[in-house]
Amino acid sequence: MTRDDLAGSVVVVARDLIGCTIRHGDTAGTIVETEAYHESEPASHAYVGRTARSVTLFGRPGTAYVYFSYGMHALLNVVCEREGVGAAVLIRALEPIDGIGVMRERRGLVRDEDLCSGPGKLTQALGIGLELNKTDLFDGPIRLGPPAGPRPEVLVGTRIGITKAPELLWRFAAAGSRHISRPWPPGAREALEAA
DNA sequence: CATGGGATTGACT
DNA sequence: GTCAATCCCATGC
Repeated sequence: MTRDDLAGSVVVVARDLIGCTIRHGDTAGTIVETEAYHESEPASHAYVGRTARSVTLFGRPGTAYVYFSYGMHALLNVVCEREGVGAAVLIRALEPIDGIGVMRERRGLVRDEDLCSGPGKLTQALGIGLELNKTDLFDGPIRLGPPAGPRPEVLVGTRIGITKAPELLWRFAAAGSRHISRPWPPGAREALEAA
């Protein structure tokens, strides 16, 4: 997963990020769930154009967009598409790889499948806060890495927790993972490619 | 300057 | 299943 890869279509990138890794300090995990957001649809923060918050989304692909949600959670996104286009992939869940002990301390939990099974949970587990907004994912404190093993089969479904453009099939997850944020809804389609 | 919504989570019925 | 916590940010007056 190179910076050039991230410059492509945000929906394709969201699917291709499944299986890649995120590392911060001694903690790391495999991406098992993502969602795509693009300036052309109203659920995206970039839909309203460039504002103090959304300006990050229009920046260089491979930049981290970290924003504050519901007064208590930092959510991590990977900025995608070419510079000037507002688009990003929300990282919704990880399967823990390294630093599980630290994650348990930060989360106050024991079960591995609860440590990073949500966009707010994984930032807490990895110690990712708003101060990391606009940092570079190839040359910064948070590192995006290539898949460690073979690509998993990828499921496709509709995005979670939004009220606008709910029909888009822009949510992706590793098939069979026990570390995703919410059970896959009945009737969701299954992606054919694993590549 | 005041207001209201939100890409969530955890606790509770 | 429902709901409150909590605060940044976008919008409107």
